[in-house]
Amino acid sequence: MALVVVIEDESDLLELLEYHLQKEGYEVFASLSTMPVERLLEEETPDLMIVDRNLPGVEGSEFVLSLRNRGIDIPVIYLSAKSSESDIDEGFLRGADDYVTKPFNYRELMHRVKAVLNRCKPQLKDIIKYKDIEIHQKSREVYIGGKKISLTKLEYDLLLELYNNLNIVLSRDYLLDKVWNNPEDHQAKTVNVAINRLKEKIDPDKNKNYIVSIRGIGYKMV
Amino acid sequence: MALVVVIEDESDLLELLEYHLQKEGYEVFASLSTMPVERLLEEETPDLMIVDRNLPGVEGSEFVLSLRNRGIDIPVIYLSAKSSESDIDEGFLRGADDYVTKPFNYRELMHRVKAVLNRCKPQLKDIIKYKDIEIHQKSREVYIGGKKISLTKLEYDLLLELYNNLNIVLSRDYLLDKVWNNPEDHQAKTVNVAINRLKEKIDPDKNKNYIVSIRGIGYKMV
DNA sequence: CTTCATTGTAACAGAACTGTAACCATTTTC
DNA sequence: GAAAATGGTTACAGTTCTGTTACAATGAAG
Repeated sequence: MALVVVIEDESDLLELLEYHLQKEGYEVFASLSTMPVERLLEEETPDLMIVDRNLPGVEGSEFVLSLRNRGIDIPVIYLSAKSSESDIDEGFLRGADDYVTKPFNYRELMHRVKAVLNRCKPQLKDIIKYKDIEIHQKSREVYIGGKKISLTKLEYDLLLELYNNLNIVLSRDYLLDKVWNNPEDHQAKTVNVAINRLKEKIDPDKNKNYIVSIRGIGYKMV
Repeated sequence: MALVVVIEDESDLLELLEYHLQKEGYEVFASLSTMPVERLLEEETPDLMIVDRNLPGVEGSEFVLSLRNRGIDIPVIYLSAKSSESDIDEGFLRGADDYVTKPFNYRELMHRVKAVLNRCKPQLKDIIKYKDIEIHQKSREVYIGGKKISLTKLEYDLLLELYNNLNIVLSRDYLLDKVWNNPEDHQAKTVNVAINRLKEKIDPDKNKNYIVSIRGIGYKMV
């Protein structure tokens, strides 16, 4: 179930929005101002925000812009009384995913909500590029400097786990847990060998040093 | 009402395109990447696609080419930042019906959209060609290097499923789910035998390697 | 009812993969 | 600078996975 945040300073309208969204089966966090949403964002990641552009204090678009600057890319639908063309363009430029002008009917809004949620479904990025490495997830192919190399399942899984924790040191126990099926049956040294087999394949000349060992701790990818 | 698909990775631009197209009365399916479109194509047949040539991951032209190979002949208008003559030629060769270079004005684009829609009457190709393989969907005939081979229903369905996921590794469980009627009644090993019977038929000399096994994962067609 | 094509299962063999252990290299500690 | 600890390298053996084949079960066609 998707979590939808609504920020609207007219309380009547806010209630109506909350009512309609709940009826559609969404979990709703309704707020009269941006501040409670700030607090919410520290703990949860909503799937969509519906924001009035004309809020007292902080303008809705300012708020969204500040979120975007912080790297928060939650989709946004703006509500606005204005409807002039130039205003809409500015709104889009400021990071909106859709735009509804008041007055609006709820059917249309719900349609747009559904559309935006569909469009912004978290999608697995198929091709990961990092430095000289390309990982094609669907085909499970790995390229180093454009040249395809062949990794075993274990090596591939290990590489992906390291990539997903870039610049974070992972202990051997952690890696055993994540990459191996039955961690209890294996000893930490097993990781050494696996790591080094992987290193040999992705960096045979040992001059790229994608994976570094942190003595006494584990390994990390940099 | 015509259904227009837009694939554009710049979300601002995507929104603007969607906005303008909707204003012209088209039903719009806007997407930041090709994947949601793949899913859409399983259920609907759009009348036109507007595709950015420079998409992250799969290049727009690659995507269109793969559709063409699958016998999907939906008209395409490319968007591109490039505008050199040679680039345009290549774009047309790869199955474009029209070509617009950024920056462009919307009036011009809408004009071209209308023109292409008028020009291209809906048609569906049922002959898939891929490498040496020809699949005639309506007659369920398969030709390898021009020579007709006879596949059982299971083999044909399996081939089509693999073809529809070109270069994507499919697990045995996935294949059981998709190709077999009652997956629960069968074991994963069953897939091995079916795959190898299919391989024997489409590549008896074992030198084409259309289907490769990915140890520990499953199979993929390349 | 018989025959044949199709498909699932089981058994086996061969190949690929991976853990272990022994040994070597490097770094740290005293 | 020597000892200890840690990590890297290598070879080998055991395990797991896949391909192949044979055979049985099923269902369709005649």
